[in-house]
Amino acid sequence: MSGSGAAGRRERRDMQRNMERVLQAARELFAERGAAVTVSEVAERAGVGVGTIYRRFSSKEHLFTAVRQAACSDARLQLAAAAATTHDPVSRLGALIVALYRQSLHQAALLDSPRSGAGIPDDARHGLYPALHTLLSEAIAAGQQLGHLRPGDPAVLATLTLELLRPPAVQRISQATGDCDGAAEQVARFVLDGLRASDS
Amino acid sequence: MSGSGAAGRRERRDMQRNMERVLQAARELFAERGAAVTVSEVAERAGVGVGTIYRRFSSKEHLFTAVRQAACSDARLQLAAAAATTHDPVSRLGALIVALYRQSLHQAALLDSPRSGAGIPDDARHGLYPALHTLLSEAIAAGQQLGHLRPGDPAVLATLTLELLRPPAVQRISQATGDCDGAAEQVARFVLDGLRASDS
Amino acid sequence: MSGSGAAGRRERRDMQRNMERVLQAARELFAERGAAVTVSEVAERAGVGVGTIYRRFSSKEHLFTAVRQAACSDARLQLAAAAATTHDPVSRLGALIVALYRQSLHQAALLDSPRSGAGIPDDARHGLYPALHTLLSEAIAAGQQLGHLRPGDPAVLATLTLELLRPPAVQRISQATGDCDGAAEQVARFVLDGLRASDS
Amino acid sequence: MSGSGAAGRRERRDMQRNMERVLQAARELFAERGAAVTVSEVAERAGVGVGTIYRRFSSKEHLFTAVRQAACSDARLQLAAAAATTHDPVSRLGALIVALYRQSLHQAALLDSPRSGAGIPDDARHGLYPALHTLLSEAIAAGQQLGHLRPGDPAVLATLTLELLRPPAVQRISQATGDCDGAAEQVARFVLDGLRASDS
DNA sequence: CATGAATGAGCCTTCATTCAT
DNA sequence: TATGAATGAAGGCTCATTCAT
Repeated sequence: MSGSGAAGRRERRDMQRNMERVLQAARELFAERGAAVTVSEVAERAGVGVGTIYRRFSSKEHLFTAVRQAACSDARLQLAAAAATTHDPVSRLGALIVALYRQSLHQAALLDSPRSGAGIPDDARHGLYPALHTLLSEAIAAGQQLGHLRPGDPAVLATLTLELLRPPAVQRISQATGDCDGAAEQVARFVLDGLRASDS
Repeated sequence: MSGSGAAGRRERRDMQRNMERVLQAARELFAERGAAVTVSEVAERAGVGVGTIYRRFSSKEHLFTAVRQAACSDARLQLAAAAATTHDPVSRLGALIVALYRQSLHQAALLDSPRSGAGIPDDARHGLYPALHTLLSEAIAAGQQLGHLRPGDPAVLATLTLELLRPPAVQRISQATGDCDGAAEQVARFVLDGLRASDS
Repeated sequence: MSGSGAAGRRERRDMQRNMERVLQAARELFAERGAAVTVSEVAERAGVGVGTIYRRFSSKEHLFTAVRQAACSDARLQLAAAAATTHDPVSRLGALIVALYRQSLHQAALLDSPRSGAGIPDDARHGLYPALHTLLSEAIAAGQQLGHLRPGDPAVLATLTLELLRPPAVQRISQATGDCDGAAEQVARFVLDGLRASDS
Repeated sequence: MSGSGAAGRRERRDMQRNMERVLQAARELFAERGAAVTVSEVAERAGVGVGTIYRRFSSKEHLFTAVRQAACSDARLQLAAAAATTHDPVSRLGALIVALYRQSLHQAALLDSPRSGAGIPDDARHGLYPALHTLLSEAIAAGQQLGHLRPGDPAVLATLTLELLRPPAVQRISQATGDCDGAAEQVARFVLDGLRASDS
């Protein structure tokens, strides 16, 4: 009875470690083979039983939601860093795009949707998508007010921008280019030029 | 040993109609819920038995491949018409983009891939994708040679352009705007401005 | 109205020919691949539609029953010829065995049962089996009464004899030997020696 | 990450019991209705779900292969015992035949083949058949060298002998006789007399 | 709590049988 | 009457989820 506090803490730490391994395994498998992975595979790669997964995640879908959210957390840090580099809206926009591009390259789950059933408004891109959309919209609106960016609904322009940063697109570009940094900059330039004010 | 000519012709016409209904049903369901649809669902919506589907398509995957190809056929016609409107490379590019946008809006399968396993480069977008990519690349290269479009690998720029024309993106934009034509033009302008030569 | 008699006769002859082709096709396929053949395959090889088969045979099982019976008809002719060669019971038994062996070699369906569910008394060996069993039993009983064959229930001894004449057994023997006639005689001698009276 | 040792052992014992029940159910159904039994039926009779069967046997065919092999294991023990009773080749042959007869009566799968496609020579009778054939061939050859058995290819004679010991034959005999032991001896005598040297 | 064996609904596919032509 | 397209029940197999240990 006396050592229960320490044991409890110990167990909680084990649990914590287990969950990290589960998430890591799920992330890897998800990136490798998409939604086709089975819960058993995740459990095996994580070195736990399936029951352990179901203890924390009430369903397979919840597990994958958690994977997406974890990817988002990582991305947020990168974005915050990128946003801090400058206060000029257009430069900041470029930095954000480059940062997102890089994240996207390594996080297949990043902007993927649970069941991307076409037509579904897809705020289901748990967490990050809406946040990113807002972030980009605001940056675009700011650039527009300074006259540096073309007019047009910032929401739509942000949507277009995000499309170019989805992992499949990013991977396609990077593979064609073979130069990750160059590709990131090329995408950023394409977007920024598309957004810049013009009399066209 | 062979039925009468008239009966044979009639039967063949019925068969034809059935297959169109199957493809239409598959197209709709595919658009609604992605590759998760079951063969039974397609059969039910088409008003036929599963056996009828399996008579023409040796597997579920063959059915979906056919759906993609049918979408491609429709799209090709639209594209040919759009390409014929002008010889100016940039104008033609704009027309292609608008035409693709409209097709994409109604053909969820248009640019979808057979098994979009994340990480797979996915030029497997059977049939249309490579053709579109070539088409856009050539139009972009032509515009570049005239000095009307920015320099840069035409292939990469075509890839970026196609990303903006995937059905999910298109649907998202159209829903946000509520104005299909306006949305199509906005996307076209975004792309063209992104492509236009600049000293940035 | 006037030519109907001739037309009817002609149709009946076509029908007859069709049925023969169906039976022939079924016999071949049955011999080649056992009960795994589908009705469609039989129809295709026979050059008719499945409906034509179902017009004459109310089910797949009935078709195969007919195949067995046709095989039996052929066999009966051979057996009658063999039985006519001699009146000595033992010689006649030998002739019957050799004749059956040869038939069996070419009629995979000959002694096969529809569903040989072990434990089922299997009078289902439509037609031929019971007849053969009676024939052999009588020949054995006759030999016993002359003191040329060992005592013992003729029915059991006939059963044992028939086991050695099933197509799989016959094929195995013939393949090992490579000499059909020699094999037939070897089997006949084995059986006859097993049946001959002895003081063992 | 691993359950307690005791629990693990207990679980493994349950698993073991389950598999025995599955094999027993499969054996019974196989004997009753041949290869036509479904996996669901086996599962139901065993009192388990189909998944439990598929956990151990990767396909229906693997299950039936296991049934055959289990039957073989049982049979081998009986045969070893029978072979040990005497060194006289002919007596030993008789003992083997009687032992096989008894086994065969209760193991419908004993000499059955995986896919008995008519015409297939079917030495594919996994495991036991070749072993039995060798065993009998050797016993026959030994008897021949002592002059106690007729001349002739021992392999062919062994084949004939095995034909008489197939479960359907055995069951037919036993049912007709109603006396298992008597029937076994009658078969053994038939075979031995057929094999004994003679000047016929 | 962790484990992983067990479950069983549901999927894809085949094929005997029917029936409109 | 012959045809063969259509039907749909049923089978093999998978895998998300549960639960006894």
